[in-house]
Amino acid sequence: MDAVFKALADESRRKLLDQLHRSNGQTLGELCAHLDMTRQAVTKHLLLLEAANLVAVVWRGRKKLHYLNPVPIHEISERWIGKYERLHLQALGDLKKGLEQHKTNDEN
Amino acid sequence: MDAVFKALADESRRKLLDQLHRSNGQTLGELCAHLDMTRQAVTKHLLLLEAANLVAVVWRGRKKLHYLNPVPIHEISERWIGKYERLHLQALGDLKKGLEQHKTNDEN
DNA sequence: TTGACATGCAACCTTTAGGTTGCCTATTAT
DNA sequence: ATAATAGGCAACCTAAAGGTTGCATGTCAA
Repeated sequence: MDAVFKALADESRRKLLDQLHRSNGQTLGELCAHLDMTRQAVTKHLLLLEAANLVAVVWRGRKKLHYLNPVPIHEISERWIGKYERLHLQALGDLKKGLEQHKTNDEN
Repeated sequence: MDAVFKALADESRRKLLDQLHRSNGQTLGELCAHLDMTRQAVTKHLLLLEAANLVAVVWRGRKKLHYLNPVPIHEISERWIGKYERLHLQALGDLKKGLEQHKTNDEN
């Protein structure tokens, strides 16, 4: 899971994921077009995304096609974010409860 | 939002958040007890978490109390993860549809 | 079959991240 | 008043991250 968090920490890599979200199965060259850095730099970012299992690769001749894998993001959301999400909702609930108490009981 | 992703990228910082999730409002010293590094290192991590607005701080005398703020995590979940979550559900849906077609139409 | 295209590999550089050590300051308790 | 406690500040170190350049390789198209 650490690899996924690390992979998501970089703006360029998030842009790559967004790019694949817009149009899945793009080649390295196509993905490069949207980032202001050399092809080799993009390659490195994509290798990290592959290592985190966020991107899967299929070779077709000399072309390397990249596909988004949403599963790791889903897992993070389930096992990690969900916990804090519940806390957030609870905080909102407490706030609401507090406000309602205010309505019926002004000395608080 | 970048600051939040970066803050979450480090295992020690995630542990700090988990620690606060277990027991909110801990002092620096208390938080240090759970990590195998110097107080100063922990301070740096906490400063990053504060910068990302994931942790809020209240001074009480010489004690620095740390409180978890789940809002940024919620925002990430809403504006970023949700998008890929939907993709994931859609993929599952497509898979399910495919299986059902298999049941009724075996030549696929 | 040869040139252009798509990508890989490896060495290198610079900045940042994570951590340590040493010392200083402010608050609390005796 | 003073000693112990809780924490801040700043310099420093090392490793890793992000990026570049140069050259090599495999595939396609004329």
